[in-house]
Amino acid sequence: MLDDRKLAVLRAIVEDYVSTNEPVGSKALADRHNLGVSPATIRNDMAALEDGGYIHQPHTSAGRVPTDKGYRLFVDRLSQVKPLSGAERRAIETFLAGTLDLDEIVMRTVRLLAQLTRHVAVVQYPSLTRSTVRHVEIVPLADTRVMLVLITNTGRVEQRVVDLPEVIGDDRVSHLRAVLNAALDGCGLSKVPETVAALPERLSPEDRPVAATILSVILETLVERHEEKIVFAGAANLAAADFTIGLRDVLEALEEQVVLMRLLGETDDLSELTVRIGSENPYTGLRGTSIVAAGYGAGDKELARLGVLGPTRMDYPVTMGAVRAVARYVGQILAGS
Amino acid sequence: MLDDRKLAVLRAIVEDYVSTNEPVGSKALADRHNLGVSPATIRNDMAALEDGGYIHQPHTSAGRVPTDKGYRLFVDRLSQVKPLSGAERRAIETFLAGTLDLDEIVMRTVRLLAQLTRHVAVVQYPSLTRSTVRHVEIVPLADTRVMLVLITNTGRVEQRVVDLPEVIGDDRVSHLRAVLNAALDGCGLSKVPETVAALPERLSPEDRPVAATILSVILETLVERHEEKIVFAGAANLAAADFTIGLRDVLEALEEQVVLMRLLGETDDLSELTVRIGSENPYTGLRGTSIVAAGYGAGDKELARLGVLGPTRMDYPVTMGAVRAVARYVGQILAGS
DNA sequence: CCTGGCACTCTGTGTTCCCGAGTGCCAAGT
DNA sequence: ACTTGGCACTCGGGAACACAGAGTGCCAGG
Repeated sequence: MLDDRKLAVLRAIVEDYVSTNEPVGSKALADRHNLGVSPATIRNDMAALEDGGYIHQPHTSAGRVPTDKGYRLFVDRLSQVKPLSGAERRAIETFLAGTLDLDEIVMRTVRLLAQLTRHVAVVQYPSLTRSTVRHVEIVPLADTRVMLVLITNTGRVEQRVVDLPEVIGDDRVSHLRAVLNAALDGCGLSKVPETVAALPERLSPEDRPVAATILSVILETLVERHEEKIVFAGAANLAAADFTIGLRDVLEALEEQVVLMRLLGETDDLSELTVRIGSENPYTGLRGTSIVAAGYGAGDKELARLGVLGPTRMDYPVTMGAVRAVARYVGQILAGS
Repeated sequence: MLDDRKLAVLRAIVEDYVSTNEPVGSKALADRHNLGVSPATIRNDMAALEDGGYIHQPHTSAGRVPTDKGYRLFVDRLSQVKPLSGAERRAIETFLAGTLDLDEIVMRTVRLLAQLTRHVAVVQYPSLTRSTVRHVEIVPLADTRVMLVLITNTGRVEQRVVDLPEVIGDDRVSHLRAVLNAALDGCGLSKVPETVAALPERLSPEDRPVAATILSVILETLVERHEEKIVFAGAANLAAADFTIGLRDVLEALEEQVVLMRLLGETDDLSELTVRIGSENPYTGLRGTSIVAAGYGAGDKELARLGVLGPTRMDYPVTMGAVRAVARYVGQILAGS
């Protein structure tokens, strides 16, 4: 049904529409791309493409605009991810060079990605569940209050203030710290719950109430809270892209951590470049937007995801190239630190 | 020059314009507010107000709109900060209740403020320079790498990975930790530099290179980086407010930490409620916006500032009330934790 | 199966026109 | 001296209208 030339026409339509933001007509196509056929022939192909639901005309006697289905076909079969230019690659390196702190890496990454793609960039913090404990620290703050600091092998630091049920001396703090570290050091975070469950038996009875409180806070920290830490940047790019309507909805979605999470995360294969186009994503209000996301991580392990959100009418090859490159580079940085 | 009735007219104009978002004419004023005079009289007063630069008409034969100068007079002399309703006060309490972690407090505060005012909320992290060191922790990560964790009395935690010039054993780490804590515990952060400068003398010669590296990182962390940590929320509210033009500029400004910093911070008296109206702020691109800010802190000490940014045409009494209430309440929370 | 030609259908734009809101001024009233 | 009603004037915004141009679908011929 869709021969090569029709696909070429679709590709041409997508490319032209992305660059001009105006419905593209048969004559313009024949002029700008040398397809070797006349406008009339193109018109026939366009009619077929429209029957198939790949393109759509806003009104009679206007050009055609790709539908979500059209973009999907374009992304899957008609385009190649475009590698970055040398200058861009160098920009990435200088931008991320010399950063040791995780917060700083994430912050710079999200800004870099926003600048590079001219869209809104979204970066999820390296997931706790896939990393391991490097160190647990207990710092006394007051008689019945300590601060718990949890450091992971990805450089992530979680802190939490804990109110204890009883007064606890420095020596007991040291002891607890030693026990905790012995038990948890190097432990995969997903295995922490079972490890923790077995711990109280090794403690003296007097330590158990305090330990129970601390351990429950550790679990809480791991489970409830930090899976979902996400930052974004480049919202100003939204205003530039002529969003007809719904800018408000988009901004609202961006501030909903949960929504962002699902946008980035709902996929089986973490490592692949994922593209979600327009209505393919589950949120009304984001109907006019596409998400390009990729997993990143140190070495082979996938730690989290990052990506960009922009108008459906975006330059997919370039955007996908940028997202993939940044994901890889951040992975290298994390592996090296 | 401006008698009481003219001031009343100005107040009425501001109030009407804020609520309707349309230029307000003499007849509408006479109808909606019982000023006890006829439209014609009001017209005369309006002419006087326009001469004084307090109001302005977009074009001949349209109503009047307050100028920045007009809003200024309104805020300074014609309005009273409006206290929150009981429901709102309760909302604040439930929203912030039970938060122990500083990150969480800040995050919730900024969201609360955005929700309460329906504007963009901005919160600066408690300033390091005004707080004191509570604990310094050194955690070995690898042979020549440690993580430095700095905890302040406001619950703020700063971490930084440090590459050392030489291999360092656990015992030496412990020793350094002890020395650092002995020297810095309770030390006002503004006094850290001098304290640090005197430290190397107390160390054995072999420890000095390592200590120097660590100390320089501490200084760097304090001075360079964290004075400027700022978060914002509620950008979606910008889209709702019908910003004629420049939404892009506003979003860009919001992502510039430095700009935000200056907007919140440029004032002598930290504790007072500050209002900066339209062109009073130094950034073009923010000409159509006003900032309402207040200092907050635990007890008497001012630690940082928070506020909101919205269209010049905002309900100042209500907004000021909300900002002040939130600032006070956050102060209480911080003092209690 | 492609192509040129042709009639047709729209939208967007520019023009004109008119209504109404709102003003400024003036003369009369208190 | 201030307020008030009256009145002429101005201007923006919306409605009505026409029109050009881009683009289409279809058809008959190569």
